[in-house]
Amino acid sequence: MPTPVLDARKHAVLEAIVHCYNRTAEPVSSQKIVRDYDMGLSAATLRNTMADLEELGYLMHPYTSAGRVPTEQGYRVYVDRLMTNQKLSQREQQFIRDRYASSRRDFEEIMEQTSKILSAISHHIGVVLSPELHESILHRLELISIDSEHILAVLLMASGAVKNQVVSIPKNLSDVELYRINRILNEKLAGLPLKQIRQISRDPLKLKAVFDQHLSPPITVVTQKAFALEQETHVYIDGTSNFFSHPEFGEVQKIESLFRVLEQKEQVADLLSVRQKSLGIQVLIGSENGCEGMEMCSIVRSSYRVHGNQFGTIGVIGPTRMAYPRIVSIVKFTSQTISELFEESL
Amino acid sequence: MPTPVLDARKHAVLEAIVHCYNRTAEPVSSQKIVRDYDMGLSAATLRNTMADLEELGYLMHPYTSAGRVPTEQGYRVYVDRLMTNQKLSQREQQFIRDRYASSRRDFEEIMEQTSKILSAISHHIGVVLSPELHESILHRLELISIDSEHILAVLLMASGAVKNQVVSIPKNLSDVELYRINRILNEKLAGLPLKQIRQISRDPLKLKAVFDQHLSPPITVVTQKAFALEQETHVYIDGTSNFFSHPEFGEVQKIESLFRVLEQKEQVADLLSVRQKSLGIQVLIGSENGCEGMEMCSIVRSSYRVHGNQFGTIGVIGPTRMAYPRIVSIVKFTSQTISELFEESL
DNA sequence: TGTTAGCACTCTCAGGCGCAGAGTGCTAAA
DNA sequence: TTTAGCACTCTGCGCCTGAGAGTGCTAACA
Repeated sequence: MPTPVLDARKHAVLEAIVHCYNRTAEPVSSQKIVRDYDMGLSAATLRNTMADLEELGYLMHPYTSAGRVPTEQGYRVYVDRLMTNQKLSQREQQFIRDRYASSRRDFEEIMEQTSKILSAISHHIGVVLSPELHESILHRLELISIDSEHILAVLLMASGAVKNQVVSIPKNLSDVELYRINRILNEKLAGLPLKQIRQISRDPLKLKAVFDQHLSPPITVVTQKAFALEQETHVYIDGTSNFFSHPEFGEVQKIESLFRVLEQKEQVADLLSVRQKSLGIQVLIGSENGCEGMEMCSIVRSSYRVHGNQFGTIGVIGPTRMAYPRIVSIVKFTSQTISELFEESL
Repeated sequence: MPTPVLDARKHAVLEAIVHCYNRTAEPVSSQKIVRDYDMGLSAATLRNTMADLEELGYLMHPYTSAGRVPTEQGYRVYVDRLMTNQKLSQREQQFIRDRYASSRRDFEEIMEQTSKILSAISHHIGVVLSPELHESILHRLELISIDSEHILAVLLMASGAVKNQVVSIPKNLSDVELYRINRILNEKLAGLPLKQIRQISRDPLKLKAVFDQHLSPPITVVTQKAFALEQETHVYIDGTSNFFSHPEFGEVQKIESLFRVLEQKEQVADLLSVRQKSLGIQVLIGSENGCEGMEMCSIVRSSYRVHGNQFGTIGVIGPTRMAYPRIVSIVKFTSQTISELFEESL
């Protein structure tokens, strides 16, 4: 259904109510708008407009004689059409850059730091999804002997990520042989995306085609096991306790349902993962996220580019009543900064 | 001060009250004890005994005419002298073993799994501190070239732990040279505890003594940087949302202060870390943990042995009103199991 | 026709009151 | 030493009430 077009006054009133409600967390009365926003209208007129907006589904009444509160639909209109894109202040931009600068340049550290930055600056929950390794390109593979039955495969990805995988080998491989296998694997597989390497490892024909006369049982085993990482994406969460300061989460059950979701990392990963991979911002308002227990939360998310075709996601989870322009600008700037950070390090 | 010795009746009454309060979370009345525990005494007599126990500081009154609640001191006596050591049921022992068996045998996985097991079986918060690497013995070091300015140092510890460290090298090292350094470092440093390696790396005289004529600027740099890991111990926490089901945490502020502590991993690490390294159980009751915001929580902790002189800690954090015998048996069995697990894998 | 002032109406919220219930402490008897 | 009985105390709940906030409606006004 096409959203009806609102006239200028309705726009202005809706915007004022969203703005006011975001600040106070209390239903907004017509009086309040007259006092705080210079609209040149009386309370009575505002009440008429507010009644119209309510009929359109953009506002609601907690009870007969309370002020108005924006509905999810109201927030939707606000986010899509009303709010003005705000730029992060120089001070805040600098804050983010400083935080990155002071951290080690190692992959995990950047991920962790990002979730901390997001939560610190937004005062909400900061979430970071590490990129799916599937698309990631293997820079180099190193095999290290642990004992007679195990070797450690160290996967150096082009993005700078490092993954360790213990591989149990059936036959006792000599150091010389291991070194030889290592060399062949690098020769044949380095530079390929993990996705492709996995396809190769699963298909005997492809294995034969790639390794040719070098193909041997140990190579098959190592190729199959070294690249089969269990935990594909890691979830970094910070700032959960920020939720306690929001008055709408004053009752335990409301915060409980949220925390039960946050404890399940897979669920958070689903919540954040973006379908189309672009640097564009996405805003999910309230129950739009489709997650039970998170009806009162909104999510602002964006993907970031790590390397080539490889994307991760960052996001902020806050109450539906959040300062959208500000949070959007934070997520946008951070995803850009982190993308640049990975660009540099290549 | 020596704790006064309690006669048999006082013991029995205190134990009954602790037991009853742990089940109901409500002040225990004399009536309740008459009904639920067959002590062969009337309510009036129990009231006298309870008044005595209160005077001794083991019980308290929320208000004049409510039932009794154990004080921290009361719990202390209960834990130290009254409670009978309970053994984990066969079914629960099997549950724990199964969970370990189904997980990969990799170090991180074991740590993570342990915190999950602890919380799942205790219904409280499970915490695991990875062992301090300081005491850990270097099994092998592998240097991998990333680009002209960086190498990756892979530290294989004797415990099975693997640590990666990116080292920036000032001079462009050839592959041959890197290989040579790698060989020398392994020759000289493998088998030594990290602690000792760090002492060597900081002291030019010791460096000279160890490496002799092989000592070169690149070796000094790599030795200094590769072993200077930032994050010594990792903290694994699971089951935080279990706290929502406890009636004493029905108000947000109480749960808030707890969660604010839990978000600070360093603080949790301090809370858990055990001074004397032994497999003995330690119980901290209520404010004994000395942590602001955790006055209503008790901690049951124990260290586990990973390898040689190297210890980590596991623990359960729950409300002061927890089933101590059960939790103690859980922590005890888990720490033994995890120690055996590492024993085997060597 | 759109805007505004006025007013009656509605609903919340905080405080006060009273009452039932639970549990104690004390006293006196067994 | 134990127990029965009883007065006393404190909580928790429901109820009521009054103040306050905010609306919707109506009638007057530009």
